[in-house]
Amino acid sequence: MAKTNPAFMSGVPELVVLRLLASKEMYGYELVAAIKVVSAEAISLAEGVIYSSLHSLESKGMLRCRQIQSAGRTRYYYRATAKGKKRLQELLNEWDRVSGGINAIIGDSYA
Amino acid sequence: MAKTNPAFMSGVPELVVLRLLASKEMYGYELVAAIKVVSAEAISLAEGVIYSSLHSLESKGMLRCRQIQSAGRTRYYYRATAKGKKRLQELLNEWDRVSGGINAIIGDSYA
DNA sequence: GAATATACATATTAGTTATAGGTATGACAA
DNA sequence: TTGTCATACCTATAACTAATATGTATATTC
Repeated sequence: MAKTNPAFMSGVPELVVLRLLASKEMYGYELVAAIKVVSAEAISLAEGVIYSSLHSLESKGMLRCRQIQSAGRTRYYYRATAKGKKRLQELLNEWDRVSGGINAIIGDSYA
Repeated sequence: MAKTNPAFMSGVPELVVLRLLASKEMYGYELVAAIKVVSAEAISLAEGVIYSSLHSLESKGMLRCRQIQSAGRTRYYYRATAKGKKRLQELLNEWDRVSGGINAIIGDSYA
């Protein structure tokens, strides 16, 4: 059976996670808040989405994780690996291409 | 059971279809080609996606359809209704909001 | 008369993401 | 000291969209 391609606008949570973790090491809970803040509330991804995404990306070698104890509490800090940054670049290219296409359609009166 | 919200970047095919049919009456096959052309091949939605979308939007009163005979062949021309245009406006707002949020994250070094 | 382009249709599959749970600690207030 | 709230993590399931496969039929072109 031929494998179905992902929906053409999906993968955005992956893009967002990789983008932020390429710049700054963060732990999950912090990342959830950062997405809201940086996007000015435009994007809100629940913890469930982010934690699954982090585990999945780590298992694919896109992220590396280290445990840090802080005030008796354990935090798992993630950052993008070289592989993750390469994947990020692909996703950024995809985003440019597709969002450009959508903007072209939106802008075009086709009159 | 609580209804799940659609994925935050979904609804783009709907946006594209409504946008084009708000400007110009078209039949399905023509629409499929128009999407490719106007987006410079960045977006390619298969016939299956477009025809289902057309039927679904029509059933919701977002599109109106009329049958036209052309060279012994039947074509179903669609255009956006007032309701469809209202929905389009919502989707355009959503697109601006969400794509803006993504661009903010992409652009922000968070350094 | 065979192949290709046009034109429409829909059921199924696949994949992502949303949601709904769950555990556990620290801080602060009543 | 008890209760509540914020922090911090985790996972299984549900829901939804869109991709794919597949089908019909006519017109055109070679």
